[in-house]
Amino acid sequence: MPDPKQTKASPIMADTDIAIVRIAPETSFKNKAYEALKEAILKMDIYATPEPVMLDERALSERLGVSRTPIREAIAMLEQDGFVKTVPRRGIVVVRRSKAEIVDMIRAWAALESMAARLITTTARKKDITALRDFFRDFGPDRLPQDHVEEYSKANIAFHQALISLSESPVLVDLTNDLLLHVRGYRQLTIGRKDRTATSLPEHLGIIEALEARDTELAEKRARDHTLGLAAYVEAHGQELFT
Amino acid sequence: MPDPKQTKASPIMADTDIAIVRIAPETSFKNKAYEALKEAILKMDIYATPEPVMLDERALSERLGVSRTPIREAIAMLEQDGFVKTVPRRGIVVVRRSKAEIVDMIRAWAALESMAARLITTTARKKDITALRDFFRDFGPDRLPQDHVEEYSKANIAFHQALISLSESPVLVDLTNDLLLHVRGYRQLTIGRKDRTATSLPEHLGIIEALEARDTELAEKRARDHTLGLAAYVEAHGQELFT
DNA sequence: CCTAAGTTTTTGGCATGCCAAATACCAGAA
DNA sequence: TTCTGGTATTTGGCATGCCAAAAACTTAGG
Repeated sequence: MPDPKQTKASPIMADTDIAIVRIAPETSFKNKAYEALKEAILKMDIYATPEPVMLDERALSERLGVSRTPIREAIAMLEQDGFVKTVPRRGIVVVRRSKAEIVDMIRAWAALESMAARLITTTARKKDITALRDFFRDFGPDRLPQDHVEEYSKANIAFHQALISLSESPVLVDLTNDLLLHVRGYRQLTIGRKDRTATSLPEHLGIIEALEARDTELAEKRARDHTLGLAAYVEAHGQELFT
Repeated sequence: MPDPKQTKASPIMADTDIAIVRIAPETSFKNKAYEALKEAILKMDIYATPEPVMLDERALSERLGVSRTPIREAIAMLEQDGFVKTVPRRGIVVVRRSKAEIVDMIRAWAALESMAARLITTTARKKDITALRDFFRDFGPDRLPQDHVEEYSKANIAFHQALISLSESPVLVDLTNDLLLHVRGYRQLTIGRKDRTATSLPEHLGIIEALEARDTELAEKRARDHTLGLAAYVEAHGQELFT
């Protein structure tokens, strides 16, 4: 790469150095802590206990074997993500979302996914679209999703992520992934709920068909309505999920 | 609420303390630094110079009169936002977006705004919708937007933000604001461009009409197409904006 | 037993200082 | 002048330690 700041003359050497990007940046403790804490937060069931979950800088630094500094930086990052909220002289609380917030996030997700569907109809390759069916290969009239909720739930999420990826839009991918991480706290109980599972599969197949048909408007509509359906479902049946 | 951890007895005091939230958290240096740096970054014209813009921790800490610690935490936050990228032993660079990235962001924006329009048709009050016209009160056949690009550009942005706010969806509001901050780097040259300004006003009015008519599908479509139009415009005429 | 004043402990915020890697700089050799 | 080797400097990463506010705990008084 033509570096404008090369000290003096530029040796020949041509483009011999291409592809020699830059060796492993060996992620810093800050980033390691960020990843570790993020995973820990996502793994814990925040909505299980009535009391707010708290984190302690010192305890974490000892637990992870690093000083408080990188921990604090990681916490600052997580706060930007909306996963935690640090209250001055009280502590760091893991944020709990209300039902209304979850519904709101799912609506935004619907918006992004419908745009992804729209884009896919004009740019994706047919084989990639068809490949989306593979996520549901193991399900059918003889093996109903509602009888394997856990498994279907995984396939479900994988399908949605693959779908959005087909849009080849990094922004859509990133934004939906972020939203999914937040919504996921309501796991099992929502996305993979039996009564909703029944209607889910046909809707997914409907989306795929519209994509294959390159019907932009229809694909967009089906993708949107499908996810908005989830939002409506959570809004209606979300009582059992306190907060 | 039956709090199991109340030290001893709980005084009467009933609900006298409602609405007495918690006095000013006196924002920390970390947050002050975050705000200050964010504003500074947004204010500078990142796309003006060929060389990447760099930030220096120590210089900033001296400039802002605080130690490096809160500065570093602020930088970590800005990195999460995607405004800067710190490279291990080289420095902190202000991220420059490519045209493709900007276009991608505008598409996501279109998705979110069209969802906002959809929600508005079912929940917003008529008077609030009609009030959207006020942003363009100063423009008309006798005072064309293209003759007052700067002013119209401001009204434009204010309109879009007000529109999204009407959806009463915090998530949509936050996400679009974030996107707008990034896209804005391409200011003047894009959003307020003369040739696009001409078609912008009628489209805006069209959106408002659809909202007033409570035509969900039409409002959604118009909002989407309007912003997608901007994306297409930037994609086609974005050459002059280097990177 | 209950209240309330006083004391200790906890907790996030921040300043400092050192380290290693990467760079910039400089002098000496060809 | 042009390399080359070595040295000083710059820069982000991190560990430590102190501070003040707030909570938790203790104890004297009624």
